[in-house]
Formats: sequence, C-alpha cells, structure tokens
Amino acid sequence: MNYEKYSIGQLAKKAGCKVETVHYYEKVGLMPEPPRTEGGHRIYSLPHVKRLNFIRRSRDLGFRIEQVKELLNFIDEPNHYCGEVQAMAMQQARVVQEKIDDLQRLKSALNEMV
Amino acid sequence: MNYEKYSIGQLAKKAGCKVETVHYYEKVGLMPEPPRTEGGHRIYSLPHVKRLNFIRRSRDLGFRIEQVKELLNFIDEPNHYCGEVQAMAMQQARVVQEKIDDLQRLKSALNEMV
DNA sequence: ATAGAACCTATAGTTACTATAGGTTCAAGG
DNA sequence: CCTTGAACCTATAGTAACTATAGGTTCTAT
Repeated sequence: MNYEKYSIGQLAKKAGCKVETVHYYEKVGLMPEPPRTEGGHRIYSLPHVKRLNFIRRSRDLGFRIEQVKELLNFIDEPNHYCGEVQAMAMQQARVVQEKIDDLQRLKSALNEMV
Repeated sequence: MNYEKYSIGQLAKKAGCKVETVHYYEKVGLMPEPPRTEGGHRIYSLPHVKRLNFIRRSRDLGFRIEQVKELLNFIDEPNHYCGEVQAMAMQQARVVQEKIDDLQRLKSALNEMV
C-alpha cells in the first residue's frame, strides 16, 4: 500500500513541463512542499502528478495562477455542500462555458477556410 | 462611405483592454501602424476594432502572440485555396478542438460539485 | 484663450515562467 | 568501496506579455 515515488524530474516529465516550473509552482503556493530525501531531494507521489497535470492544463487554457488556485480550492475543499462554494463553482462553470463558445466560433472560422 | 473613426482610447474600450496594450501590440506587429492626425494621434476604424477583439479573445484562450499571428494570417491571407494554408488551418482547428475537450472536462468536474 | 482630459514616447515594474551558475546528492559501473 | 556523471539543490538573471509611471504635447469644450 505504499505508493510509487517520483523525483522532480520524473514528475515534470509526466506533466510535460520543466523542473524549474515545478520549483516556481511550489514557491507561489500552487504545489505543496513535498517530503525530502536525507540529502534534500524532493519526493513526489501520484496525487502530485494529478495536481500538476491539472495546473498545466488550466494554465494552457488561459486561466491565471490566481484563478487556478480558486479551481484547486474546489478540489481540495471537502465541503462542497456549502452554498457559497457551490455558487462559486457555478460561476466558474459559466466562465468555462464562455471559453468553450469562443473556441467553437474560432474552430468554425478555421473550418470554413478549408 | 467614409467609415467611423476611433481614437486609441475608444478602440481600447471597445475591445476591453488598455491603451498601453494596443501600443504593445503595434510594437510587436500584431496591430498595424494606423494613420495619424496632424498632431500625431493614432486614428483607427472598424477593421481595427475587429482585429483587436480577435487578438484579445485568442490571448484569453491561451494562445501565444506567435500563435495569434498564425491565426491572423488565415484571416489576412486571401488565397485559402493553397493546400499548405488549408493544412495549417486544419492543424489549428485540431488544437482548438483539444482545448474545447479539456474545457468540457473541467466544466463537468465543476458541475459535479454543485 | 485656456484648462484638463486624452494622447504621445520612453522607461520601469509585474507575472509566469525559463535559463544559467555554482555547488551537492544519488546511483551505477569498476 | 569509490568514483563519475546525471540529476538534483538554491539563488539569481533573463524573457514574454503586459501594466504603470513620468514628463511632455495635442485636442476639445467652454
């Protein structure tokens, strides 16, 4: 039952980003400070991989670091039942839908050219 | 038949961005150098408004400046019939579709919380 | 004619990385 | 065991895409 462990290089590779980017995300509080080896090397496990993948995808879709933090709150937060949290999730879902609509229009424009 | 004219401030307002951003886009070659008044103030018209709106929406969807330039090429380019241009348009359409899929997944995740 | 809002250029600061420097740790072969 | 080179460490500088500031000029509306 003890999970597989990853070095920062392996983690970065799995998420398709640079080691330095992971350092940066740790500094700004997007990624947690993980356990370390005796010598000080960072040790990651599966949840870290998933979290980093989520961050990368969100950033790639045009969300700011602060917005990604808000999105991650919904994942970290255990009480989804609170009305305020639900309202925020709905608001974010609307933002996402607007982006989808914009992309659909862009795709149509591109396809019309072909 | 002579079109409505806009100052840089009016243009920026219509696209929901800052005057400085328009200056920047001109510097990096996304926006053209427009005609000027005697005194040197920039004069814009409707096509500029449309172009700036397109740039802003694309940037907001996570496209880099260089990618936006490529997308604008499809709009500026008169010969859509060239096979190479069509292939590039199709490639871009696939990139856009991937972003749409990612956003759909994110939206589902958010809606599941509500 | 003039006051003040909006414009001009140039430069410095911010965000989100990305690259470099100079040193330490780890792991694989001898 | 020992060494050697890849991967890691921290800290700092550089880049992309804005954003803000400074110091001055033009435009517009009384």
